[in-house]
Amino acid sequence: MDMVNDSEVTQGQQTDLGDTGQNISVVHVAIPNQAVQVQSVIQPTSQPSVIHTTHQGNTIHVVTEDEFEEAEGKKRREILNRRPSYRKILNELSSDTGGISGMTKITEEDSNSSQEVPTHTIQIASHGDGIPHTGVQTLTMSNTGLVTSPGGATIVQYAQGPDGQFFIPATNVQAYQIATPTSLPQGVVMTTAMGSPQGVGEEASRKRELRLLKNREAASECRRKKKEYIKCLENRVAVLENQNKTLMEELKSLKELYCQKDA
DNA sequence: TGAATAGTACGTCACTCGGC
DNA sequence: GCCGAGTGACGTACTATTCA
Repeated sequence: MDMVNDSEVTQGQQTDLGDTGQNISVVHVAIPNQAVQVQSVIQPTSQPSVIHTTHQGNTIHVVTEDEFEEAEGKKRREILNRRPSYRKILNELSSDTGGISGMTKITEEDSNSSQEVPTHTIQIASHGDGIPHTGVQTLTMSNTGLVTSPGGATIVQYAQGPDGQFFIPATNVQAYQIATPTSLPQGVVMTTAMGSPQGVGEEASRKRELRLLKNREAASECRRKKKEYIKCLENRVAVLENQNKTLMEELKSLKELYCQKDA
């Protein structure tokens, strides 16, 4: 493995890799927020074999295609082993935080998210006791489901469920209809002609089509949940930032009060 | 204005996990 | 152990944006 200082490698630049004898042109080197390891694509100008690089610290490591594939495979497997489903993560977060505002519970009924969710006008206080404190900024959840700051700026959109849990209203979530196909897609044949080699082949291809169709729908649903999950995280960030701001202001006002008493 | 690039959506494959 | 659901990774197509 050869090492090239990253300051020498920039987009579109021709770089001689020294003892490899290869002259490469770097197509794209992406280093988002100084991430520990970054993949880039390099097109060799003299040899047809593909070369990859990884970024570590101040150096870019140049590896062969095989080395790269091996490392990537390991990485993928590690990620797969570690990461639970979005549903699991989100439900755990919801229970951990005792129904913290901004988190959406993913339930089996999610696909039917067009149900009406009751909304209320409430005030979010900094103490969680439901009582707005003097000098403390409050956030108002209007019956339109919009949480706004005193300045009137919309922060995030919510609705509150019957159990007190805050939900993102269905209208805020991309609608998804589970397709229960009344007719099969092109190429899917429902008849079976078992017993002949041709029939076995047709049965196999029918099963494959069915599997692909189900997987297609599953993938679509999975993407929808992923989007919802990301939206929830973003909402949570917004809520926590506002809570933080509120607490800071409360601290400030208490300090001032304390100083006045002292004087 | 056309090429390059970025962003997004979708289909498929490979794999894990949980229920039976 | 098998099977179905869920999901990450990857490739592809399409659209929007940027730039020379």
